[in-house]
Amino acid sequence: MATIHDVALKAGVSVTTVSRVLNNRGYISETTRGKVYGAMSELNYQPNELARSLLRKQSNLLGLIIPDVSHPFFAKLAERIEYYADQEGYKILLCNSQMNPAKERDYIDMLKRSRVDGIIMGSHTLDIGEYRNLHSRLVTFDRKIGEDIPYLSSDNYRGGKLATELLLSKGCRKIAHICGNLELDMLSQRRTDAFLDAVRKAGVEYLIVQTEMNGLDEARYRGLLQSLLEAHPDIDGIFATSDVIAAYALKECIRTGRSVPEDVRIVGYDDVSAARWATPELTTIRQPIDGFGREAVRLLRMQIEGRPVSNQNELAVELVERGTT
Amino acid sequence: MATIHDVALKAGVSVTTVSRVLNNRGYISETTRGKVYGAMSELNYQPNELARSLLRKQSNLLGLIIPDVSHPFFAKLAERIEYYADQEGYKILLCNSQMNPAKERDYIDMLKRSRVDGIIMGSHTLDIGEYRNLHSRLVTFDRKIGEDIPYLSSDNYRGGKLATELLLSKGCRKIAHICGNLELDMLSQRRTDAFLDAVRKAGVEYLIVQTEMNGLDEARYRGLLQSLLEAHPDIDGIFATSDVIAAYALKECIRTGRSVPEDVRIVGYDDVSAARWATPELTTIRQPIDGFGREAVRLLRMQIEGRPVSNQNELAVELVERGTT
DNA sequence: TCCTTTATGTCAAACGTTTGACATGTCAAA
DNA sequence: TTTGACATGTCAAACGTTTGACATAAAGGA
Repeated sequence: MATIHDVALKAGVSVTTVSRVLNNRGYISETTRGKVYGAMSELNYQPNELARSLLRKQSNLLGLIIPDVSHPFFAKLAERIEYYADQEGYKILLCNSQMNPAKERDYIDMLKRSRVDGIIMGSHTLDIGEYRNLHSRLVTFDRKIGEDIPYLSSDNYRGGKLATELLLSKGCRKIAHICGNLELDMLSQRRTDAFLDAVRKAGVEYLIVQTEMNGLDEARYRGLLQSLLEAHPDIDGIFATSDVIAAYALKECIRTGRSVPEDVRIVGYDDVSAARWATPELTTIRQPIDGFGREAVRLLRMQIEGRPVSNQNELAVELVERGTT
Repeated sequence: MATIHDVALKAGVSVTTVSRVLNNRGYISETTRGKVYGAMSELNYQPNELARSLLRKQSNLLGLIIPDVSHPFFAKLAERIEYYADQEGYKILLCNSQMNPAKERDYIDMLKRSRVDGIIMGSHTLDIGEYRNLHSRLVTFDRKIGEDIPYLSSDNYRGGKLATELLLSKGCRKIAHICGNLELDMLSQRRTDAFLDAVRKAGVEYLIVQTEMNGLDEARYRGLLQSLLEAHPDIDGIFATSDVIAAYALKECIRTGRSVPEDVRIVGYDDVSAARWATPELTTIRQPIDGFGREAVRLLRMQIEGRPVSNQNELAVELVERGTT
């Protein structure tokens, strides 16, 4: 690979001059600029960002740690984050923690060694303390780890409330709520809180089912839904904490001869595009994934630039009513 | 951030000694090793990979360019690639080209500036020539760029043949094939070749529909399927080039009162997990996504290590029969 | 006693770039 | 004629690490 020295040699100028052209500093005549650009394209020169980063103490790298990029929600989130990162000149290092604490720790160390300018934590399997003394610029998703660490989430309580009240308003009398692992202390628990408040207030029967400890194992969803509907054949409403789970719920209803939404009404969460692949299409709570991506990058950029950021960032959710209610 | 000098100071040894501990070279006594490790953990030291990479001329970074990580196929592919990359000590820089040639070019330049050790090209919107004089280590997906550039694909012809013959064997007499943009010169065209061979040999009616130029726009799929089934109400078989398209086909059939598989049989492609969310579950051609990931990383590693690699790498596909046939 | 092995140190160069300090021009305006 | 803006150059240090050359010294065996 050509270096700045090669460019200088070929253009017949000094290295300093090339650097000045490259960084738009100092006085440069148009003719010199032309010669330099000419030499650069002739040599196919690409400045070595490793050397630049080393000197500038800034890599323009952002680390993204999520449970699994093949989960539709995180896939879309990753796509949006990468989109905005690219717009602002950042690059994304992708890490799938698989909800494995050891892997998560290793990834964090790797990102530190790589001198990323910031980390977006979409996976949280470690204790709050470990994140606290990380001393990296952080943005977290759906988890509050400290007063000084900005988090990003949506209005989970409102989402839970909208979903549950929709089911209630449609006349559901026995509603099941399928949520993630409540021990992980995520803000998405507010959905469950809202669910509980609503069903108790309405005085209807309800159930809460937690999915696996280690997250997103789809194989389990089927069995879980099957035994749920077997044990409680009179369930007439399901509020699932993701569209993927809702899709499995829908499947299981159809398989067992229940019609949706007549016999059972279903509300999902996220509004990933898969929600529209189902028949009937899933009613769901739309998470502002694009907004998440934009804000995550912005919050990191602000920190990198040493500007103050707000630590609590809750975006709005929206009920999207489709065919399953 | 602590440097190797700080560690040396705290441990009371020389920088060289610390480096020797870090890289396991030369003689080191156990006591010294202990002191060094102690100092490192006390200072929370993480060696600066930028500096290392600069010196070693090896970044352990791999670039991954795909159209869109939120598409289920590429999401899974990205996850698998990242998994194997991590196992072999590589990190993944994620790039979504959105099938935009300008973006793709920019990403390639960015990756070169970042001195990635190799690039995995899952998006191909540029002319072959541009990839040729790239002079980076490459692995491409589903596109042959040159004799000296390894590509990775599955047995597309066999996939197309399996899918079409299944439909024929079930008695379909008018089969539509929905494929990607045939002008892009991808190896996935072999699926279409196989389809044509099979339907012609069987002497049944057939149609070929290309999706949009700019790839994966789901909004279009619905309209496309709708007009297809309206214009040809007697279609009794559909072979779609992705499960996402197949899911939309299934939806449209159900919406228009056709029963699947009785009236229309559908075969998808990829076998992403979404294929099992549909009801009935999609019959599909399974692509070896895990194998793709493993091989992509291996092919790059071999090149990086200067070892010879085979340039043609075709993995096997498999017919997965489920509910839509 | 001498040689080897083990253990550690010093020193300097290298990776590719940026940046500041400073020198040396040319050219035009005051 | 002087001044200042413009244009370019030289030189060296810095970023954090690795590595080779070389020195030193203790411990152990022959």
